[in-house]
Amino acid sequence: MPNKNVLIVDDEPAIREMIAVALEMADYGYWEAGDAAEAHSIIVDHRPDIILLDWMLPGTSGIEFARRLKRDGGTADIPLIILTAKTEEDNKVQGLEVGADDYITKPFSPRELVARLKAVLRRTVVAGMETPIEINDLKLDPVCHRVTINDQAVAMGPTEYKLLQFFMTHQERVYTRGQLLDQVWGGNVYVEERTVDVHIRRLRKALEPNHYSLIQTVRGTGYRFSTKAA
Amino acid sequence: MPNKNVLIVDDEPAIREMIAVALEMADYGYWEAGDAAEAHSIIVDHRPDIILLDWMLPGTSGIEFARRLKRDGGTADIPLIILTAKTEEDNKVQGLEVGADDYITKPFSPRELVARLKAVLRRTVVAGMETPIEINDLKLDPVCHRVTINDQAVAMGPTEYKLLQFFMTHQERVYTRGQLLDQVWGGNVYVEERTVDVHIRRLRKALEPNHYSLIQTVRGTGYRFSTKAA
DNA sequence: GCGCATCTGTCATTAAAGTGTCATACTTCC
DNA sequence: GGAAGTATGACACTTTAATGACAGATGCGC
Repeated sequence: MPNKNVLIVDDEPAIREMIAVALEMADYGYWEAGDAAEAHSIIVDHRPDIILLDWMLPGTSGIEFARRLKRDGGTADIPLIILTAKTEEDNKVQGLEVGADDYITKPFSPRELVARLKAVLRRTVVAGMETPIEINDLKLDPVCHRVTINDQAVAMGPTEYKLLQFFMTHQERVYTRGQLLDQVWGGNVYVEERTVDVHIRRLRKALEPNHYSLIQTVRGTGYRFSTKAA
Repeated sequence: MPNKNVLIVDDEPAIREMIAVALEMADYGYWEAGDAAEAHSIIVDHRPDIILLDWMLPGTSGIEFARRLKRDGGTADIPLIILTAKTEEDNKVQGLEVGADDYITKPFSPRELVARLKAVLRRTVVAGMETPIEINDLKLDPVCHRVTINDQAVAMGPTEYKLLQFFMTHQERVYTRGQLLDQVWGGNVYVEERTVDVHIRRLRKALEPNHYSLIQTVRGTGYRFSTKAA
Protein backbone atom coordinates (compact mmCIF):
# COMPACT_ATOMS: atom_id res chain seq x y z
CA MET A 1 0.00 0.00 0.00
CA PRO A 2 1.34 3.38 -0.98
CA ASN A 3 2.05 5.69 1.91
CA LYS A 4 -0.11 8.68 2.75
CA ASN A 5 -0.08 11.77 0.59
CA VAL A 6 0.29 15.24 1.98
CA LEU A 7 -0.67 18.56 0.46
CA ILE A 8 1.67 21.39 1.42
CA VAL A 9 0.13 24.83 1.14
CA ASP A 10 2.57 27.66 1.72
CA ASP A 11 3.49 30.67 -0.36
CA GLU A 12 7.20 30.45 0.39
CA PRO A 13 8.91 27.93 -1.88
CA ALA A 14 11.79 27.59 0.57
CA ILE A 15 9.48 26.39 3.33
CA ARG A 16 7.63 24.06 1.00
CA GLU A 17 10.94 22.61 -0.01
CA MET A 18 11.99 22.10 3.56
CA ILE A 19 8.76 20.31 4.36
CA ALA A 20 8.96 18.29 1.18
CA VAL A 21 12.36 16.96 2.12
CA ALA A 22 11.15 16.02 5.58
CA LEU A 23 8.18 14.20 4.11
CA GLU A 24 10.30 12.40 1.59
CA MET A 25 12.57 11.16 4.31
CA ALA A 26 9.58 9.86 6.19
CA ASP A 27 8.33 8.19 3.04
CA TYR A 28 5.26 10.27 2.44
CA GLY A 29 4.06 11.45 -0.95
CA TYR A 30 3.22 15.10 -1.37
CA TRP A 31 1.93 17.90 -3.57
CA GLU A 32 2.79 21.56 -3.25
CA ALA A 33 0.56 24.58 -3.64
CA GLY A 34 1.49 28.25 -3.34
CA ASP A 35 -2.00 29.65 -2.85
CA ALA A 36 -5.54 28.69 -2.05
CA ALA A 37 -6.67 28.31 -5.66
CA GLU A 38 -3.86 25.95 -6.51
CA ALA A 39 -4.46 24.04 -3.32
CA HIS A 40 -8.11 23.70 -4.13
CA SER A 41 -7.55 22.11 -7.50
CA ILE A 42 -5.10 19.63 -6.05
CA ILE A 43 -7.58 18.71 -3.35
CA VAL A 44 -10.33 18.14 -5.87
CA ASP A 45 -8.16 16.17 -8.25
CA HIS A 46 -6.11 14.10 -5.88
CA ARG A 47 -7.74 14.14 -2.46
CA PRO A 48 -4.68 14.25 -0.24
CA ASP A 49 -4.81 12.33 3.01
CA ILE A 50 -3.84 15.37 5.02
CA ILE A 51 -3.24 19.07 4.46
CA LEU A 52 -0.49 21.25 5.88
CA LEU A 53 -1.74 24.79 5.63
CA ASP A 54 0.13 28.01 6.24
CA TRP A 55 -1.85 30.55 8.20
CA MET A 56 -0.69 33.42 6.01
CA LEU A 57 -1.44 33.11 2.34
CA PRO A 58 -1.64 35.68 -0.46
CA GLY A 59 -5.20 36.26 -1.59
CA THR A 60 -7.48 34.13 0.54
CA SER A 61 -5.99 33.88 3.99
CA GLY A 62 -5.12 30.45 5.29
CA ILE A 63 -7.70 30.64 7.99
CA GLU A 64 -10.42 31.55 5.56
CA PHE A 65 -9.38 28.71 3.31
CA ALA A 66 -9.47 26.32 6.24
CA ARG A 67 -12.94 27.44 7.12
CA ARG A 68 -14.04 26.81 3.57
CA LEU A 69 -12.54 23.36 3.52
CA LYS A 70 -14.23 22.40 6.73
CA ARG A 71 -17.56 23.69 5.56
CA ASP A 72 -17.56 21.70 2.35
CA GLY A 73 -18.81 18.21 2.92
CA GLY A 74 -16.45 16.79 0.35
CA THR A 75 -13.34 18.07 2.07
CA ALA A 76 -14.35 18.46 5.70
CA ASP A 77 -13.03 15.07 6.59
CA ILE A 78 -9.51 15.64 5.36
CA PRO A 79 -7.30 16.20 8.40
CA LEU A 80 -5.75 19.63 8.55
CA ILE A 81 -2.67 20.94 10.29
CA ILE A 82 -2.11 24.67 10.44
CA LEU A 83 1.36 26.18 10.27
CA THR A 84 2.03 29.59 11.64
CA ALA A 85 4.71 31.99 12.74
CA LYS A 86 2.45 33.57 15.29
CA THR A 87 2.68 32.23 18.74
CA GLU A 88 -0.26 33.94 20.35
CA GLU A 89 -2.60 31.59 22.04
CA ASP A 90 -5.42 33.44 20.32
CA ASN A 91 -4.60 32.18 16.92
CA LYS A 92 -4.16 28.72 18.19
CA VAL A 93 -7.63 28.72 19.55
CA GLN A 94 -8.97 30.25 16.38
CA GLY A 95 -7.16 27.65 14.32
CA LEU A 96 -8.53 24.75 16.28
CA GLU A 97 -11.95 26.32 16.22
CA VAL A 98 -11.95 26.28 12.47
CA GLY A 99 -11.57 22.55 12.70
CA ALA A 100 -7.84 22.11 12.36
CA ASP A 101 -6.58 18.88 13.86
CA ASP A 102 -3.31 20.31 15.02
CA TYR A 103 -1.34 23.48 15.02
CA ILE A 104 2.41 23.90 14.57
CA THR A 105 4.26 27.13 15.17
CA LYS A 106 7.23 28.10 13.08
CA PRO A 107 10.03 27.57 13.35
CA PHE A 108 9.58 23.85 13.70
CA SER A 109 11.94 20.95 13.18
CA PRO A 110 11.28 18.35 10.49
CA ARG A 111 11.10 15.79 13.27
CA GLU A 112 8.35 17.65 15.02
CA LEU A 113 6.44 18.08 11.82
CA VAL A 114 6.54 14.43 10.93
CA ALA A 115 5.72 13.38 14.46
CA ARG A 116 2.63 15.54 14.61
CA LEU A 117 1.57 14.54 11.18
CA LYS A 118 1.80 10.91 12.12
CA ALA A 119 -0.15 11.52 15.29
CA VAL A 120 -2.94 13.29 13.46
CA LEU A 121 -3.14 10.64 10.78
CA ARG A 122 -3.28 7.88 13.30
CA ARG A 123 -5.96 9.66 15.25
CA THR A 124 -8.16 10.38 12.29
CA VAL A 125 -7.76 6.99 10.75
CA VAL A 126 -9.15 5.50 13.91
CA ALA A 127 -11.95 7.99 14.19
CA GLY A 128 -12.95 7.80 10.57
CA MET A 129 -12.61 4.12 10.02
CA GLU A 130 -14.36 2.72 13.03
CA THR A 131 -17.90 3.78 12.49
CA PRO A 132 -20.15 1.50 10.50
CA ILE A 133 -21.85 3.21 7.62
CA GLU A 134 -25.46 2.36 7.06
CA ILE A 135 -27.64 3.24 4.12
CA ASN A 136 -31.09 1.79 4.31
CA ASP A 137 -30.52 -1.91 4.79
CA LEU A 138 -27.03 -1.82 3.36
CA LYS A 139 -24.38 -1.72 6.03
CA LEU A 140 -20.61 -1.58 5.80
CA ASP A 141 -18.74 -2.22 9.01
CA PRO A 142 -15.06 -1.35 8.77
CA VAL A 143 -14.31 -2.88 12.15
CA CYS A 144 -15.16 -6.40 11.10
CA HIS A 145 -14.58 -5.61 7.45
CA ARG A 146 -17.95 -6.82 6.38
CA VAL A 147 -20.82 -5.72 4.18
CA THR A 148 -24.36 -6.81 4.92
CA ILE A 149 -27.78 -6.33 3.43
CA ASN A 150 -30.51 -6.98 5.96
CA ASP A 151 -27.83 -8.58 8.10
CA GLN A 152 -27.06 -11.02 5.34
CA ALA A 153 -23.36 -11.04 4.56
CA VAL A 154 -22.47 -9.91 1.08
CA ALA A 155 -19.42 -11.39 -0.59
CA MET A 156 -17.08 -9.26 -2.66
CA GLY A 157 -13.41 -8.88 -3.44
CA PRO A 158 -11.07 -6.49 -1.66
CA THR A 159 -11.18 -3.92 -4.44
CA GLU A 160 -14.95 -3.91 -4.55
CA TYR A 161 -14.99 -3.50 -0.79
CA LYS A 162 -12.70 -0.51 -0.93
CA LEU A 163 -14.70 0.92 -3.79
CA LEU A 164 -17.93 0.55 -1.88
CA GLN A 165 -16.41 2.04 1.23
CA PHE A 166 -15.24 5.02 -0.71
CA PHE A 167 -18.62 5.48 -2.31
CA MET A 168 -20.50 5.15 0.94
CA THR A 169 -18.34 7.78 2.55
CA HIS A 170 -18.66 10.03 -0.47
CA GLN A 171 -22.24 9.87 -1.54
CA GLU A 172 -24.13 12.03 -3.98
CA ARG A 173 -21.08 13.06 -5.90
CA VAL A 174 -19.71 12.09 -9.30
CA TYR A 175 -16.20 10.73 -9.59
CA THR A 176 -14.31 10.25 -12.80
CA ARG A 177 -12.57 6.98 -13.40
CA GLY A 178 -9.28 8.74 -12.82
CA GLN A 179 -10.38 10.03 -9.44
CA LEU A 180 -11.61 6.61 -8.44
CA LEU A 181 -8.30 5.09 -9.41
CA ASP A 182 -6.54 7.68 -7.27
CA GLN A 183 -8.83 7.21 -4.32
CA VAL A 184 -9.48 3.53 -4.30
CA TRP A 185 -6.49 1.99 -5.99
CA GLY A 186 -4.12 4.54 -4.49
CA GLY A 187 -2.17 7.26 -6.16
CA ASN A 188 0.59 5.91 -8.29
CA VAL A 189 -0.77 2.85 -9.98
CA TYR A 190 -0.77 2.26 -13.68
CA VAL A 191 -4.13 0.77 -14.56
CA GLU A 192 -6.42 1.23 -17.54
CA GLU A 193 -9.30 3.57 -16.79
CA ARG A 194 -11.69 1.03 -18.27
CA THR A 195 -10.76 -1.34 -15.50
CA VAL A 196 -12.87 0.79 -13.22
CA ASP A 197 -15.91 -0.19 -15.27
CA VAL A 198 -15.24 -3.81 -14.59
CA HIS A 199 -14.97 -3.35 -10.87
CA ILE A 200 -18.06 -1.22 -10.85
CA ARG A 201 -19.84 -4.06 -12.52
CA ARG A 202 -18.51 -6.57 -10.00
CA LEU A 203 -19.64 -4.37 -7.18
CA ARG A 204 -23.07 -3.91 -8.70
CA LYS A 205 -23.33 -7.62 -9.15
CA ALA A 206 -22.53 -8.16 -5.49
CA LEU A 207 -25.28 -5.73 -4.53
CA GLU A 208 -27.77 -7.39 -6.85
CA PRO A 209 -30.61 -7.40 -7.14
CA ASN A 210 -31.96 -4.77 -4.80
CA HIS A 211 -29.19 -2.28 -4.70
CA TYR A 212 -27.98 -2.36 -8.21
CA SER A 213 -28.95 1.24 -8.86
CA LEU A 214 -27.09 2.70 -5.92
CA ILE A 215 -24.12 3.08 -8.19
CA GLN A 216 -25.16 5.24 -11.05
CA THR A 217 -23.41 5.80 -14.32
CA VAL A 218 -22.93 9.40 -15.28
CA ARG A 219 -22.42 9.24 -18.95
CA GLY A 220 -19.38 11.11 -20.17
CA THR A 221 -18.09 11.64 -16.65
CA GLY A 222 -17.93 8.67 -14.36
CA TYR A 223 -19.93 7.18 -11.50
CA ARG A 224 -21.92 8.35 -8.55
CA PHE A 225 -23.20 6.67 -5.43
CA SER A 226 -26.67 7.86 -4.69
CA THR A 227 -29.78 6.70 -2.92
CA LYS A 228 -31.93 8.90 -5.10
CA ALA A 229 -33.20 7.55 -8.36
CA ALA A 230 -31.22 8.53 -11.41
CA MET B 1 6.36 -12.18 33.01
CA PRO B 2 7.27 -8.53 33.08
CA ASN B 3 5.09 -6.44 35.32
CA LYS B 4 2.26 -4.30 33.99
CA ASN B 5 2.89 -1.17 32.00
CA VAL B 6 1.23 2.11 32.78
CA LEU B 7 0.70 5.11 30.58
CA ILE B 8 0.82 8.42 32.43
CA VAL B 9 -0.97 11.25 30.68
CA ASP B 10 -0.50 14.62 32.34
CA ASP B 11 0.72 17.93 31.02
CA GLU B 12 2.74 18.75 34.12
CA PRO B 13 6.14 17.06 34.02
CA ALA B 14 6.47 17.35 37.80
CA ILE B 15 3.37 15.30 38.39
CA ARG B 16 4.36 12.75 35.79
CA GLU B 17 7.68 12.46 37.52
CA MET B 18 6.07 11.96 40.88
CA ILE B 19 3.85 9.24 39.52
CA ALA B 20 6.71 7.65 37.65
CA VAL B 21 8.73 7.33 40.83
CA ALA B 22 5.81 5.76 42.62
CA LEU B 23 5.32 3.28 39.82
CA GLU B 24 8.97 2.43 39.70
CA MET B 25 8.99 1.66 43.39
CA ALA B 26 6.04 -0.62 42.88
CA ASP B 27 7.84 -2.29 40.01
CA TYR B 28 5.62 -1.16 37.18
CA GLY B 29 6.82 -0.10 33.76
CA TYR B 30 5.53 3.17 32.37
CA TRP B 31 5.41 5.66 29.51
CA GLU B 32 4.74 9.35 29.80
CA ALA B 33 2.67 11.59 27.57
CA GLY B 34 2.08 15.32 27.87
CA ASP B 35 -0.97 15.59 25.65
CA ALA B 36 -3.65 13.58 23.96
CA ALA B 37 -1.85 13.19 20.66
CA GLU B 38 1.28 11.86 22.30
CA ALA B 39 -0.77 9.56 24.46
CA HIS B 40 -2.58 8.24 21.48
CA SER B 41 0.55 7.24 19.63
CA ILE B 42 1.87 5.46 22.69
CA ILE B 43 -1.37 3.58 23.07
CA VAL B 44 -1.37 2.52 19.46
CA ASP B 45 2.26 1.54 19.48
CA HIS B 46 2.63 -0.08 22.87
CA ARG B 47 -0.78 -0.92 24.26
CA PRO B 48 -0.28 -0.12 27.92
CA ASP B 49 -2.08 -2.29 30.45
CA ILE B 50 -3.65 0.70 32.14
CA ILE B 51 -3.90 4.44 31.62
CA LEU B 52 -3.65 7.22 34.19
CA LEU B 53 -5.27 10.24 32.64
CA ASP B 54 -5.32 13.80 33.87
CA TRP B 55 -8.68 15.44 33.56
CA MET B 56 -7.21 18.70 32.34
CA LEU B 57 -5.11 18.54 29.22
CA PRO B 58 -4.03 21.16 26.70
CA GLY B 59 -5.82 20.81 23.39
CA THR B 60 -8.17 17.86 23.64
CA SER B 61 -9.47 17.75 27.18
CA GLY B 62 -8.85 14.64 29.20
CA ILE B 63 -12.50 13.81 29.38
CA GLU B 64 -12.91 14.09 25.65
CA PHE B 65 -9.88 11.90 25.14
CA ALA B 66 -11.29 9.34 27.53
CA ARG B 67 -14.53 9.30 25.62
CA ARG B 68 -12.66 8.69 22.41
CA LEU B 69 -10.68 5.85 23.91
CA LYS B 70 -13.76 4.15 25.19
CA ARG B 71 -15.55 4.52 21.91
CA ASP B 72 -12.80 2.91 19.89
CA GLY B 73 -13.12 -0.83 20.03
CA GLY B 74 -9.38 -1.28 19.90
CA THR B 75 -8.74 0.66 23.09
CA ALA B 76 -12.03 0.44 24.94
CA ASP B 77 -10.87 -2.47 27.05
CA ILE B 78 -7.79 -0.79 28.46
CA PRO B 79 -8.52 0.13 32.08
CA LEU B 80 -8.54 3.85 32.75
CA ILE B 81 -8.06 5.88 35.91
CA ILE B 82 -8.82 9.58 35.84
CA LEU B 83 -6.78 12.05 37.87
CA THR B 84 -8.20 15.38 38.80
CA ALA B 85 -7.77 18.37 41.05
CA LYS B 86 -11.47 18.99 41.14
CA THR B 87 -13.35 17.45 43.94
CA GLU B 88 -16.87 18.07 42.86
CA GLU B 89 -18.99 15.00 42.82
CA ASP B 90 -20.17 16.11 39.41
CA ASN B 91 -16.93 15.42 37.70
CA LYS B 92 -16.62 12.11 39.36
CA VAL B 93 -19.90 11.03 37.96
CA GLN B 94 -19.00 12.37 34.56
CA GLY B 95 -15.67 10.59 34.67
CA LEU B 96 -17.16 7.26 35.54
CA GLU B 97 -19.84 7.75 32.95
CA VAL B 98 -17.22 7.99 30.30
CA GLY B 99 -16.14 4.54 31.28
CA ALA B 100 -13.27 5.24 33.65
CA ASP B 101 -12.56 2.42 36.08
CA ASP B 102 -11.57 4.66 38.93
CA TYR B 103 -11.12 8.27 39.84
CA ILE B 104 -8.40 9.81 42.00
CA THR B 105 -8.46 13.40 43.24
CA LYS B 106 -5.29 15.39 43.58
CA PRO B 107 -3.47 15.68 45.80
CA PHE B 108 -2.96 11.99 46.30
CA SER B 109 -0.22 9.98 47.92
CA PRO B 110 1.89 7.56 45.90
CA ARG B 111 0.61 4.83 48.17
CA GLU B 112 -2.97 5.63 47.32
CA LEU B 113 -2.19 5.77 43.63
CA VAL B 114 -0.52 2.41 43.57
CA ALA B 115 -3.18 0.83 45.72
CA ARG B 116 -5.98 1.97 43.44
CA LEU B 117 -4.04 1.01 40.38
CA LYS B 118 -3.52 -2.46 41.72
CA ALA B 119 -7.16 -2.74 42.60
CA VAL B 120 -8.27 -1.74 39.14
CA LEU B 121 -5.83 -4.08 37.50
CA ARG B 122 -6.90 -6.91 39.72
CA ARG B 123 -10.51 -6.21 39.01
CA THR B 124 -10.10 -6.07 35.27
CA VAL B 125 -7.80 -9.03 35.16
CA VAL B 126 -10.40 -10.97 37.02
CA ALA B 127 -13.14 -9.71 34.79
CA GLY B 128 -11.22 -10.33 31.63
CA MET B 129 -9.32 -13.49 32.37
CA GLU B 130 -11.27 -15.48 34.87
CA THR B 131 -14.71 -15.67 33.43
CA PRO B 132 -15.43 -18.58 31.14
CA ILE B 133 -16.43 -17.48 27.68
CA GLU B 134 -19.17 -19.41 26.01
CA ILE B 135 -20.24 -19.25 22.40
CA ASN B 136 -22.95 -21.71 21.53
CA ASP B 137 -21.55 -25.03 22.60
CA LEU B 138 -17.96 -23.86 22.48
CA LYS B 139 -16.64 -22.95 25.90
CA LEU B 140 -13.29 -21.62 26.98
CA ASP B 141 -12.57 -21.64 30.69
CA PRO B 142 -9.49 -19.61 31.57
CA VAL B 143 -9.48 -20.85 35.14
CA CYS B 144 -8.92 -24.46 34.29
CA HIS B 145 -7.34 -23.54 30.99
CA ARG B 146 -9.58 -25.77 28.99
CA VAL B 147 -11.65 -25.64 25.86
CA THR B 148 -14.74 -27.77 25.43
CA ILE B 149 -17.36 -28.38 22.80
CA ASN B 150 -20.52 -29.85 24.27
CA ASP B 151 -18.48 -30.55 27.38
CA GLN B 152 -16.09 -32.62 25.34
CA ALA B 153 -12.53 -31.47 25.90
CA VAL B 154 -10.79 -30.12 22.84
CA ALA B 155 -7.04 -30.57 22.52
CA MET B 156 -4.83 -27.82 21.20
CA GLY B 157 -1.40 -26.31 21.70
CA PRO B 158 -0.68 -23.32 23.91
CA THR B 159 -0.49 -20.89 21.03
CA GLU B 160 -3.78 -22.08 19.62
CA TYR B 161 -5.32 -21.67 23.05
CA LYS B 162 -4.13 -18.11 23.37
CA LEU B 163 -5.24 -17.38 19.86
CA LEU B 164 -8.69 -18.75 20.55
CA GLN B 165 -8.94 -16.85 23.79
CA PHE B 166 -8.03 -13.66 22.04
CA PHE B 167 -10.55 -14.29 19.33
CA MET B 168 -13.31 -15.19 21.73
CA THR B 169 -12.78 -11.99 23.65
CA HIS B 170 -12.58 -9.96 20.47
CA GLN B 171 -15.31 -11.22 18.22
CA GLU B 172 -16.67 -9.67 15.07
CA ARG B 173 -13.54 -7.77 14.25
CA VAL B 174 -10.84 -8.24 11.65
CA TYR B 175 -7.26 -8.52 12.72
CA THR B 176 -4.25 -8.40 10.48
CA ARG B 177 -1.54 -10.98 10.93
CA GLY B 178 0.62 -8.25 12.39
CA GLN B 179 -1.98 -7.36 14.99
CA LEU B 180 -2.45 -10.97 15.94
CA LEU B 181 1.28 -11.37 16.38
CA ASP B 182 1.27 -8.32 18.63
CA GLN B 183 -1.71 -9.42 20.64
CA VAL B 184 -1.25 -13.15 20.89
CA TRP B 185 2.46 -13.71 20.54
CA GLY B 186 3.29 -10.50 22.38
CA GLY B 187 4.92 -7.33 21.20
CA ASN B 188 8.52 -7.81 20.36
CA VAL B 189 8.80 -11.15 18.70
CA TYR B 190 10.24 -11.63 15.31
CA VAL B 191 8.07 -14.19 13.60
CA GLU B 192 7.04 -14.52 9.98
CA GLU B 193 3.56 -13.21 9.38
CA ARG B 194 2.72 -16.38 7.48
CA THR B 195 3.23 -18.32 10.66
CA VAL B 196 -0.10 -16.96 11.78
CA ASP B 197 -1.73 -18.84 8.92
CA VAL B 198 -0.35 -22.09 10.21
CA HIS B 199 -1.63 -21.56 13.71
CA ILE B 200 -4.98 -20.50 12.36
CA ARG B 201 -5.11 -23.77 10.52
CA ARG B 202 -4.14 -25.73 13.62
CA LEU B 203 -6.83 -23.98 15.59
CA ARG B 204 -9.41 -24.59 12.90
CA LYS B 205 -8.41 -28.21 12.80
CA ALA B 206 -8.92 -28.47 16.53
CA LEU B 207 -12.40 -27.00 16.17
CA GLU B 208 -13.30 -29.33 13.34
CA PRO B 209 -15.70 -30.23 12.08
CA ASN B 210 -18.50 -28.13 13.49
CA HIS B 211 -16.78 -24.90 14.28
CA TYR B 212 -14.39 -24.61 11.45
CA SER B 213 -16.04 -21.48 10.11
CA LEU B 214 -15.89 -19.53 13.33
CA ILE B 215 -12.53 -18.28 12.23
CA GLN B 216 -13.01 -16.57 8.94
CA THR B 217 -10.42 -15.51 6.45
CA VAL B 218 -10.69 -11.94 5.27
CA ARG B 219 -8.75 -12.00 2.10
CA GLY B 220 -6.18 -9.29 1.76
CA THR B 221 -6.58 -8.29 5.37
CA GLY B 222 -6.43 -11.01 7.96
CA TYR B 223 -8.79 -13.08 10.08
CA ARG B 224 -11.99 -12.59 11.98
CA PHE B 225 -13.80 -14.57 14.65
CA SER B 226 -17.49 -14.52 13.99
CA THR B 227 -20.54 -16.58 14.68
CA LYS B 228 -22.28 -15.17 11.66
CA ALA B 229 -21.90 -16.83 8.33
CA ALA B 230 -19.22 -15.47 6.07
C1' DG C 1 20.89 -35.80 32.32
C1' DC C 2 18.41 -38.37 28.87
C1' DG C 3 14.84 -39.62 25.90
C1' DC C 4 10.32 -39.04 24.45
C1' DA C 5 6.61 -36.31 23.11
C1' DT C 6 4.85 -32.08 21.98
C1' DC C 7 5.07 -27.74 20.08
C1' DT C 8 6.92 -24.06 16.88
C1' DG C 9 8.22 -21.60 13.07
C1' DT C 10 9.43 -21.95 8.25
C1' DC C 11 9.26 -23.63 3.70
C1' DA C 12 7.68 -25.60 -0.69
C1' DT C 13 3.68 -26.87 -2.89
C1' DT C 14 -1.01 -26.68 -4.06
C1' DA C 15 -5.34 -24.51 -4.30
C1' DA C 16 -8.20 -20.60 -4.52
C1' DA C 17 -9.47 -16.01 -5.20
C1' DG C 18 -8.88 -11.69 -7.24
C1' DT C 19 -7.11 -8.57 -11.00
C1' DG C 20 -6.60 -6.21 -15.30
C1' DT C 21 -7.38 -6.38 -20.22
C1' DC C 22 -9.68 -7.44 -24.24
C1' DA C 23 -13.40 -8.37 -27.65
C1' DT C 24 -18.01 -7.92 -28.20
C1' DA C 25 -22.67 -6.45 -27.32
C1' DC C 26 -25.44 -2.85 -25.93
C1' DT C 27 -27.08 2.30 -25.09
C1' DT C 28 -27.43 6.84 -25.74
C1' DC C 29 -27.25 10.92 -28.11
C1' DC C 30 -26.90 13.67 -32.16
C1' DG D 1 -27.67 5.46 -38.76
C1' DG D 2 -23.38 6.34 -36.81
C1' DA D 3 -20.19 7.71 -33.26
C1' DA D 4 -18.99 7.62 -28.65
C1' DG D 5 -19.46 5.81 -24.29
C1' DT D 6 -20.70 1.67 -21.26
C1' DA D 7 -21.81 -3.04 -19.92
C1' DT D 8 -20.54 -7.63 -19.89
C1' DG D 9 -18.38 -12.25 -20.15
C1' DA D 10 -14.17 -14.60 -20.88
C1' DC D 11 -9.50 -15.39 -19.90
C1' DA D 12 -4.64 -15.26 -18.78
C1' DC D 13 -2.07 -13.84 -15.04
C1' DT D 14 -0.97 -12.42 -10.28
C1' DT D 15 -1.58 -12.44 -5.60
C1' DT D 16 -2.90 -14.56 -1.43
C1' DA D 17 -4.13 -18.31 1.52
C1' DA D 18 -4.32 -23.39 2.80
C1' DT D 19 -1.88 -27.32 3.51
C1' DG D 20 1.49 -30.97 4.61
C1' DA D 21 6.04 -31.89 5.87
C1' DC D 22 10.03 -31.12 8.66
C1' DA D 23 13.81 -29.81 11.69
C1' DG D 24 14.92 -27.49 15.69
C1' DA D 25 13.20 -26.02 20.36
C1' DT D 26 11.02 -26.89 24.46
C1' DG D 27 9.27 -29.22 28.28
C1' DC D 28 8.43 -33.27 31.06
C1' DG D 29 8.98 -37.57 33.39
C1' DC D 30 12.02 -40.57 34.90
